Amino acid sequence: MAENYLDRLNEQQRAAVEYCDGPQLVIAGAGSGKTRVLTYKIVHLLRLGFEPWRILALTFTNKAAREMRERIEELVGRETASKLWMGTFHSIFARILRSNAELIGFKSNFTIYDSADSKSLVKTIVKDMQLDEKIYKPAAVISAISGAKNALVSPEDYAISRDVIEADRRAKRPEMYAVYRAYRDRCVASGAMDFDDLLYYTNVLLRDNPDVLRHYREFFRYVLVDEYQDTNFAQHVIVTQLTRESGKLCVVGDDAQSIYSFRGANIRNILDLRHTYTDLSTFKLERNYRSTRNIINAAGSLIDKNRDQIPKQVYSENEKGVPIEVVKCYSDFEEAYQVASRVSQLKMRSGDSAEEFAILYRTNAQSRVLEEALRKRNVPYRIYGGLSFYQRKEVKDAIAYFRMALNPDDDEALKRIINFPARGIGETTVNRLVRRAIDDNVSIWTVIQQPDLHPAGLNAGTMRKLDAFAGLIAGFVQSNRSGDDASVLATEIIDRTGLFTMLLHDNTPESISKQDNLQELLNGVKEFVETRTEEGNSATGLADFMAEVSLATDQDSDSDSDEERVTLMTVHAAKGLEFNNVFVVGVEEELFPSAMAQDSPAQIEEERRLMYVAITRARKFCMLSYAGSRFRNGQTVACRPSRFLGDIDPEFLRLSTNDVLGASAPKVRPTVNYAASMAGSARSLNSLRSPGITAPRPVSSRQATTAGATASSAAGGDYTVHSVGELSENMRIEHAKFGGGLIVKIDSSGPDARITVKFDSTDERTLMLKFAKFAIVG
DNA sequence: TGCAGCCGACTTTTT
DNA sequence: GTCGGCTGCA
Repeated sequence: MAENYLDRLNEQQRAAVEYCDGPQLVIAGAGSGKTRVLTYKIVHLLRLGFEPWRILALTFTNKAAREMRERIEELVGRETASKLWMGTFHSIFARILRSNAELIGFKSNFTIYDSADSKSLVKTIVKDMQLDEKIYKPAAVISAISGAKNALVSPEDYAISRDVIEADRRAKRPEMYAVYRAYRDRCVASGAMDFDDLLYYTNVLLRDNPDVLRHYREFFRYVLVDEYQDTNFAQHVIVTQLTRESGKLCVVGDDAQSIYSFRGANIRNILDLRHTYTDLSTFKLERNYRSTRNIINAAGSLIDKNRDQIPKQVYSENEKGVPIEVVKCYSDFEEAYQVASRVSQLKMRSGDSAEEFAILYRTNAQSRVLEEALRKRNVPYRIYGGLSFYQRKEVKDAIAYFRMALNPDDDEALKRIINFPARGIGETTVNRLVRRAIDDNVSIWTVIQQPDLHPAGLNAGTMRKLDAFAGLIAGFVQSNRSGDDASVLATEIIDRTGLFTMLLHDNTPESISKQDNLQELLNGVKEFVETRTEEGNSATGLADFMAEVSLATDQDSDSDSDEERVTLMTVHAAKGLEFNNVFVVGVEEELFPSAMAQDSPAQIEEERRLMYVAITRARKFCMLSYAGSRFRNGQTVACRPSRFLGDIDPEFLRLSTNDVLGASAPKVRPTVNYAASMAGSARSLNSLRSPGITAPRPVSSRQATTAGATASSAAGGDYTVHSVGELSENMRIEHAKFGGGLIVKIDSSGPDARITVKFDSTDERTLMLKFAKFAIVG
């Protein structure tokens, strides 16, 4: 274990790490070493003798969990770190729910519905109840149901809650309670939980089973939570349930970075802790290590305009740095050019790699013009957001079959693939099946399996087709039960369903890309099985693979692409990241702050926090740009600069402008260096004027740039299995997944020879020789 | 049943 | 502008 780890902390951080006597709230300003405190705190707890499997650390993203685990690995070794209960709220509680599923009326193989499944189910229900689909819009219904679950309100409670019913009536949605109830019933019949259910049912489990609650209260000796400002009520209650008695709780958060209230996050959860834990100790981390003084002061002056916040003074003792640049452009096109040219200019001048540049926007739709401009300047970029690998149609289809193999009651998966590839089971048939399933409160699969008990009024021909389909699925279920590993089963499924073969018929680029994606999925499954096998982990079934995948997002993909790229993402997605150079585009009224936020001060404050997050991503340089006009929803609209520009103390800004139209000066007072920045902008303005250049789009930039999940498996080729005789200690090898490393130990004593390798990228790993594929490099 | 073409919606979104 | 869903025709 790392010695003197406490010396690597400043006074405030160290105090927060060392305090383990009771409930603790750490208010951590942007860039103040929040993750550092959490990781060192966990190391400290281990040092104090806490067993790793009795420490629970909760995050919001897989990425945050992974990064924290890696940092802890470096300090205490892989072995110990792997025993920690560390992960997202959803993945940890999915795990707990699977082991207690029967207590809440589920089976342990329950499916996790993603947002698309939820939406599709809502549509089915609204249609079945013959409600107006214009009024019961999926988004509105989902947000009502989600809100109820986050508040721990069951359909039964919902139906008798006078305020809620009254609100629904006013919104002309009096049947909402019934939709919620039907939604819950369908999920139960399908053996499925949506994301909110994972938290909701955890609460139900702990509430209705005192012995289970007692068990976990005693089992988890210390609970740590990251980003507490983002917790919703359901999460807050779970955390307090687990720790109210012991008080062994450490939560870290920054109210100034709360940007997810639209999803139910509530800053009040932080303030509430004071009431729940009367002996709560509060620590503040106010020294920022990330950014220049200018950036921190500018961001501070902005966030000061919010009334609703916990008082704190974030400061930086780094160099003063350059002012934040504010750039006015005519149009979104010109803005994109400005940014692209500034990026390549600054890249040359500063010597920063492309990885150190980020372009942040409020909405995903803004990325298009930026992509085009970057492409023309040959600046390599990577877009985060958009369709993730697992959301592509062909991948979802395959995954739906995987889901059926694990849980054939999964209605949403069944509806997706019952007639894909086409097998003559049409809409009418499906509607009849669905109707019977809803009426009898069973899954569609049950209706198909037991036509005598659940007659759906189908003719003999249709029944035959259904039988054939059921036989196919039953075969997969059987293969899974008999213990086929994920790779074997996945291959069998893709094969026998003809998902791949049907794509071979045409050679359009789309079809080829689909083939690639399916292949990639299979490679991913194979890699999963191989990695686990190499490590001697026997959990290699399809269920194990799906457990990882169903809560994975594209944010998680490793970005080990060979080329360095500029990052494009929404501000939301950028939270928790940092870059030397940050460009925030579209800093305009109706966009940032969003048009949807105009009517309530609370929402404007959230938008302001969002801007605060955007600016504080920057270490050295930050530029804010806005345009006079912008192409939105198919038409050009006039734009005004954002009020947030006026919220920042002009002392920390430098205005630059291409104000050729001479219109609408920003609210910000022009200050220093006006002329100098004019000169710079005029140049790029000229390049903008060259008429009608449009570069062809590459085959699919999104696909090429987002499918990080595809990454490592392609290299394949020369990685093979080796025998003991070929190897010696200190030999250098290269592994397909872990990269270069040095063999530190060869153990051929047992039946299965193993080698221990110290990889450059990660810690030591033990691999089983008969499975591990690698190349000897010297 | 399956595809082509038209119409209309459209913030953010850790899981 | 682009995606997705619906309609209408073969």
